[in-house]
Amino acid sequence: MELRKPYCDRRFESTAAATLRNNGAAKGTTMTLSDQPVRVRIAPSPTGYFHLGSARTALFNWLYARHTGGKFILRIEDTDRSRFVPGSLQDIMDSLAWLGLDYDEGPGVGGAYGPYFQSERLPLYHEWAERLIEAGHAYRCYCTAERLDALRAEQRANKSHVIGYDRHCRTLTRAERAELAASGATSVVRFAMPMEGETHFTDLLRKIKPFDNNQYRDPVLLKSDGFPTYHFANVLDDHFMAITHILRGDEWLSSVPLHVNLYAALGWEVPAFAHLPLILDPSGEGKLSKRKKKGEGDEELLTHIREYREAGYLPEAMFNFLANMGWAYSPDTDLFTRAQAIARFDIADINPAAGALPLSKLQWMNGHYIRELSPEELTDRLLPFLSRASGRPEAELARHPGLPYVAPLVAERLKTLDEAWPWVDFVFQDHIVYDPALLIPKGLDAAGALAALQASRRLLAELPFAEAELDPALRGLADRLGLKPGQVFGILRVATTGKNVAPPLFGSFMALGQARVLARCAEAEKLLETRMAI
RNA sequence: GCCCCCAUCGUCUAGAGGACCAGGACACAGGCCUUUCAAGCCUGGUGCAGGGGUUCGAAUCCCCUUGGGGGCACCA
Repeated sequence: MELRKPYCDRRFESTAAATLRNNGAAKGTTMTLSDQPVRVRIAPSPTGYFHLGSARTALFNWLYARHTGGKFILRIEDTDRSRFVPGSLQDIMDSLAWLGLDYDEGPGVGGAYGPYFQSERLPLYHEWAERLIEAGHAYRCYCTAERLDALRAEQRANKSHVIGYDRHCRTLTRAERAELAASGATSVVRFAMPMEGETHFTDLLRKIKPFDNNQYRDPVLLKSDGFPTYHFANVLDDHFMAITHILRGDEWLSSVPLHVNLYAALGWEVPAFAHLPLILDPSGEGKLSKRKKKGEGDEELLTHIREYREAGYLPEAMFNFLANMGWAYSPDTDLFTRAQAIARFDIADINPAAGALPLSKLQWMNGHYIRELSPEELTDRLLPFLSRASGRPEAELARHPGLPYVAPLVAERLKTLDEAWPWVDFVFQDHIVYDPALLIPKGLDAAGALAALQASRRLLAELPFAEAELDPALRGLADRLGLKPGQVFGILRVATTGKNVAPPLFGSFMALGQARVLARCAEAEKLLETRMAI
């Protein structure tokens, strides 16, 4: 079996070995990118808040850098001035920090390969565009947007197999060029893609068939506003930033031949590619970013990291969850720490198949991580959410005597932090409002409920007000009244919390304090008396 | 339409020709526990898309079909 497969057979080859071959070590190059320390990057554009899919890509890049002891770089692709969204750069940085994905080079950190904003690298792109033009690998195109639109429309109408630019300006004569340039017509720079042959490349995760060059149309390198397109800036920057591995979304796969030919025209070595599986909408229909659809239930589907943060997801849960999509830490468990993930992560283990976002698993996982928090830690994390829900300052809530009781009361009941307030609002409210009918449990009438309430209040007034005392005392009382404990507890639950579904009763009592428990019982008695009088 | 990628329970996944009548997790169902709701514990059902090969042996390798996804911009 001497047949050499173009695909990396994982049994015999490490990722590094595959990378080596991918990068042309066979050609006898003495120093290839794969000999260099790992340098990976993410290159989000500040055109919106940091996306969940971008976060997963960032996470895999970060894991690979940390696993190999390499560098993780943040580069901002701010080449589309029309789509720039103020605040999105800050959101990208905040989201990365929140997820704990620290970068070694980039905005706010610096580094030896800067600048890390593409808008600050314009001279570089212009210089190399000129070189490509001189070498005959690129040319100026004077076609208008209108012409291009009409061209595409016509191609679609004719059911043309190839849709895109017709290379009109590629064959312009020297005189025609001079005339157009002199007329002041705006132009872009296009890459002269090979019109024949095929482009071969390898991917660390998939088996790639060669692409026919003739299905590609000469892509724009430099836009008429002087900014580079993604294709150009990305190739130049990855080269000059010494990027060794490109881990990016699968949606880029079909533009790799463009990039590979650009690298070739430039005479540069091609980094290793790993195109990551896309995260699909929870329904499995389409890329997550494409449309903002409804998620499970009637909740709106969250697509930005900041939305998950605001909804009360924990960064440790988010990290675990994201790393668990397309990659698995262990066959036996889905739960793992950052350190564990770093220790085991390998590009070759990424599952190439796109997958639907398993939101219910995220909710479970978040609940799990909430329950792992100490009561003090959970209290700290809950405070901003309680404040937001109640409209009261955090400092005021922090001073509330009931606050320390809250975390243990809700920990087992939460999937997200923002669910806490409805469970414990009664602790912070001066008055509770509820339907008096709730005070009457099954099998009892108003008079019976009133009697139980009065007896309970007398008992609660005398008892040492400690959780361990309350339970046996009230059970004894129920027994003496000929009631089930659940009946008495139910009446007291409604009287003190205003709800028939609430946290455990005696913990709630402690959160309220004896005085308020007694007062609420008395109020409930009045409600029952009123009701009976009608 | 053309090109490319992908394919294991409903969903996320383990699986590297024999250790697989396919393992874990979420979700779901039943039970236990129980003062409500949860949490926790136990049990259960459900899957290798289909068809051809290769092989003594295929979830695993090859081909075809089907299905899903992505791309085809002066957006990234």
